Amino acid sequence: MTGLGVGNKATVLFSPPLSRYLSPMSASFPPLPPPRPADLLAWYDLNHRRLPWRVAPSDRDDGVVADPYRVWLSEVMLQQTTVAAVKSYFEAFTNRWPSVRDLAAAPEEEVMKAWAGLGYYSRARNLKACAEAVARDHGGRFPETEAALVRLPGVGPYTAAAIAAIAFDRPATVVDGNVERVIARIFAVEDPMPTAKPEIRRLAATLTPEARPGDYAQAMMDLGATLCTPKKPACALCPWIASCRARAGGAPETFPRRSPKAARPTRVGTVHVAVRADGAVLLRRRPPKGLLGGMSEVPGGEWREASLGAGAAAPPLAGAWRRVAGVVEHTFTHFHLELTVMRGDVAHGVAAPAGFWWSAPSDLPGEALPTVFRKAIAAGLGRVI
DNA sequence: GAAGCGTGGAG
DNA sequence: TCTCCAAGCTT
Repeated sequence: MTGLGVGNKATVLFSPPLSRYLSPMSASFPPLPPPRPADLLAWYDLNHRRLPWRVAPSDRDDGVVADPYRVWLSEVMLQQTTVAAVKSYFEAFTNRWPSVRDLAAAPEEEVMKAWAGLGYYSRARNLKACAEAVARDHGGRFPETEAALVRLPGVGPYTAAAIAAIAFDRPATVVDGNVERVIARIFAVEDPMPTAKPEIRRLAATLTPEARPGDYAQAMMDLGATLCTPKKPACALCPWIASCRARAGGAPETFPRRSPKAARPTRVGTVHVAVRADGAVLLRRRPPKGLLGGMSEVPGGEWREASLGAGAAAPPLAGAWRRVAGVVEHTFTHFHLELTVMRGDVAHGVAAPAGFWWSAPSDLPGEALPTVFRKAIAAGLGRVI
């Protein structure tokens, strides 16, 4: 071993990635040793998380290999979603549909119901479409290259790289929010997000190893999730602390830099919770695309800017309608919503209008209802569903 | 390239 | 309470 010992300042001995530490932009920082993938992998071997979809290094010693279906399913579920939220859904999906062919053969409505509550519902539609594409176009086996994977519905650059690396152990560079944070800190990237994305990707690619790329990808994400966290990073435990320029600068938690976010507007609307004498609730299907696309809902009017006030919405059935006290609040990614809930009690035997159906109390929990409508129904019924 | 698209948990 | 956000993709 030659070269990178403490106090060795002979730049001619440094490997290529270190050159960026000596570039003009880094002049204000002391030279730091480059981050070594092997150090991260050694940390991962001892400190990795045990996750339902993960094949740990020790599992592999026992002959367990990654199942591309489970890798893909977990990666799609984890898009913009926490590990804690995904676990029970992953178990439910893999129990009910153990293979991609099983999922391909499932009715889309059943997939939407099983996905209800997890959010970003276009993922569920794309999940189904992707399973069908794999079954139909690839003989039921996932393609192994990023280029082929990224052509599948709902599989973008991140997910394609993750499947290639984790399921097929190909040296793909996986860049998610965790990796962006780790890289932005290690290299002290000053450009704000999202401007810095291309630079971060380029830097991340310089580190991707040929050895154990799947474990390396998961190690990067575990590092970001458990130590290199958005707030109060646990730098003292980090295998790359000696290489981290953000740490050297004294404020690692301020990376990646971000531009101020726009304020979230408030919208208002009215929903009608029609309750039949037996407790059934009147539902309908939302349009296939757009907000909460393809999911079920209670009928209601348009959601408009709060300054315009809630527009008048026609009840789905004639009868006695009373306003429920208070409003139901729900915050989406890009706006806050306040719903006025109207309740109407309907006699037995009243038929559902065209396009609607009555959902019995025992069926409500299993309906493809987004959380906002579960809240509204709960307010209308005076009990959770 | 920017905007649209959910949710529940952490701090 | 409120802000932020967690393994992004699509259009």
